[in-house]
Amino acid sequence: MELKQAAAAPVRQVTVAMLAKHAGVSRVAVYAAFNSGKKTTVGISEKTRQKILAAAEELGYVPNDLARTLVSGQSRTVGLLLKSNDSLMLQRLISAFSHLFVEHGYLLIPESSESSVKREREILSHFLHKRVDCVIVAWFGFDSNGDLLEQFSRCGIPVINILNRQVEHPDSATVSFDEEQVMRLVCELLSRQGIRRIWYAGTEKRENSSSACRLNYLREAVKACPGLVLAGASCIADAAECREFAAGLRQMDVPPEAVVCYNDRVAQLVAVELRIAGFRIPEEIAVTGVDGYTDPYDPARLNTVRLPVEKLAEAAYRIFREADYRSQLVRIAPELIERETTRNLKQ
Amino acid sequence: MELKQAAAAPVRQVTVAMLAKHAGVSRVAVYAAFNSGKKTTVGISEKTRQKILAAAEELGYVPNDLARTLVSGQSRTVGLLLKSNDSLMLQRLISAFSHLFVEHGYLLIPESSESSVKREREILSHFLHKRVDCVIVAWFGFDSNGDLLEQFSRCGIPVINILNRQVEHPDSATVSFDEEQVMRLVCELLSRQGIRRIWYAGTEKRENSSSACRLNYLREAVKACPGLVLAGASCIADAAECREFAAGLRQMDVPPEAVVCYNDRVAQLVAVELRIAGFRIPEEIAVTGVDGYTDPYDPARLNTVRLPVEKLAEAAYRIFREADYRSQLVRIAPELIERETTRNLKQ
DNA sequence: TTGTAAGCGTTATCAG
DNA sequence: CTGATAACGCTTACAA
Repeated sequence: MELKQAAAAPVRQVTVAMLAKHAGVSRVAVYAAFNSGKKTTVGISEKTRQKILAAAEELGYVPNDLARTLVSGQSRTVGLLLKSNDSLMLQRLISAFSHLFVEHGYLLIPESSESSVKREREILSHFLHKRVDCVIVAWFGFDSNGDLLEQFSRCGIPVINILNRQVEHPDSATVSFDEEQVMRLVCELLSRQGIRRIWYAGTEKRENSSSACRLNYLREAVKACPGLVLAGASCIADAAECREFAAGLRQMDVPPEAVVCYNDRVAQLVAVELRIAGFRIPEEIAVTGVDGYTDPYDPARLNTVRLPVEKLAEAAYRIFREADYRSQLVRIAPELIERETTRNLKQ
Repeated sequence: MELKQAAAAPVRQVTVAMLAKHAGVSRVAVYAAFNSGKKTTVGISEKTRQKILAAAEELGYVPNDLARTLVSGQSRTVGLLLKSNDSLMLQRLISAFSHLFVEHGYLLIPESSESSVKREREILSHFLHKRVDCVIVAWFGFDSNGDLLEQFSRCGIPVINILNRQVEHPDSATVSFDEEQVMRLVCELLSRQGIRRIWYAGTEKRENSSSACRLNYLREAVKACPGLVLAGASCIADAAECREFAAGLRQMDVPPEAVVCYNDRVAQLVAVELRIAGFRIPEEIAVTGVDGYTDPYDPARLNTVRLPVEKLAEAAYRIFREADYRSQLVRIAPELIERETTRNLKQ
């Protein structure tokens, strides 16, 4: 197969030299024709420029970025490493980064480690060898692959952390959502609408899981809202458990007035199962989510707190552009979105 | 900022030359130490090899793939261009490709054009300049950006089409799902279970849209199944329309026994709204989807036809490895998945 | 305005 | 096993 590939590409690449010969000019002239804006280029007449461009068109000349990279030291490539890519929010995050970078002439290489340390290593090694201009990393396992980080800094490749709660490494900037504020916004909304007893629906109990952390933040936020009471918390791992959860609420003497969910995915399911269990939403029970990314085929128009990934991407991009890699934590403010799954009891 | 970056990287890269000097050997020896498997390398003693590797560790030497690329002509990079990346299926597709390629030492660069011809151009230009080893393209707009295709072939970069229904360009292989079989599997299942009157729930009416095509295939498949009748077809663009659709079925004298949906996303919503409208599923009405990618938080355990993206990715990868880029169409067979949203009426 | 020549870091070849 | 030397394609400083 190596042979086949070699045989299939006997057509030598069209180089500047070939183009120069074809157009009857020097290689520098070709370079100048393509980068007329730069100050480093020598001046050429518009006529020769047109002649060169025409020749390029004719020969099908395509500049080779790799050679360019070799001399400039910049690959105009940025690596993005996530733990997974299974939610609409992460998709939008990748898309936001991609737009920003492509717009500015960079190519984004998004990858997910899928929580495998081995895969994470492989991907980061690739980024390293390919001399990516910057690595953006979410929930990086510093313990296991920390040595690679050092390699990056040795190669002069900056690392930006995103989505982490705190700076985990000196000399590397972190951009994350202001998680404390998320639950504060939810509680303020519910409190404002006269709701008192609330319930938390998370996805996993494991200490330090994102779901458990939000529960802690919720507890804090409840304390700050006089009148609000956290009546209980459940863990919902799938649709069957959600059905049980709904049945459980049905049997309570005094069911909560609102279910605060870990994220929109859970909130959608909770809203559906509560409705099927016979609750009217939001009249009898309110539901809130977190993340704010919807699809027209979502059954409920959720009240939620939006985590604006575009702003996160912009903040990370700014750090990159300004090469401001000092140890710092940039917090992105979440935004309350009021739709149809809570209702003002005070009215 | 250019200045800052330049100032931030005065640490010259660790090159083979530096490493060779540090270890007291020649550059070729270093090369041999790193590629002991290749036949082109000269032989070195294990002792010197260890010495060199130790020195590499000490200096933090990282081989530069870009320089390697320049001489070998292979960037070990593959571009994947999709129209969008908003479904679980496409995510899995990307992930399947990424696994295959990363495993074999390539880096996948997935991008979505988001149906913008301009963005599609930008991304393809990037791929071209970066001298990607292969471009995999889904639903490419040959009309608008066809000229770029020619550039690819001129640079010796193969193009593989995926997900398209037919080969749209000579000399380029296409890998796609066998769409005709999808609806045939659905109809056979329903027919086997004694269902007679079915209804189609699509997403858009536009001629040639994927949704309209599946409806056509459904019509064909119905003809082939004696006893099966397509009682009607609806177009559902969002949750509100789905609610109306469910209400409509409720008011029918003889509602259909099954709703065949365009994909799983629609099927989930249809299942939810039918249940909320008071239908029992699958006792009173069956629901089927297409694609087979689920999430634990999906409310219904759908009967569906799985489109196996891993197999599609493998087929495309095989074409790449074997450099078998002749004009050909590889069809991937879909797989019926029986779960809980249809029920055997014959029992 | 054009040409010449020296790099960038790696690979490959050919003498020793 | 080592040393020297020539690519790969593009950039750029300097001289004509």
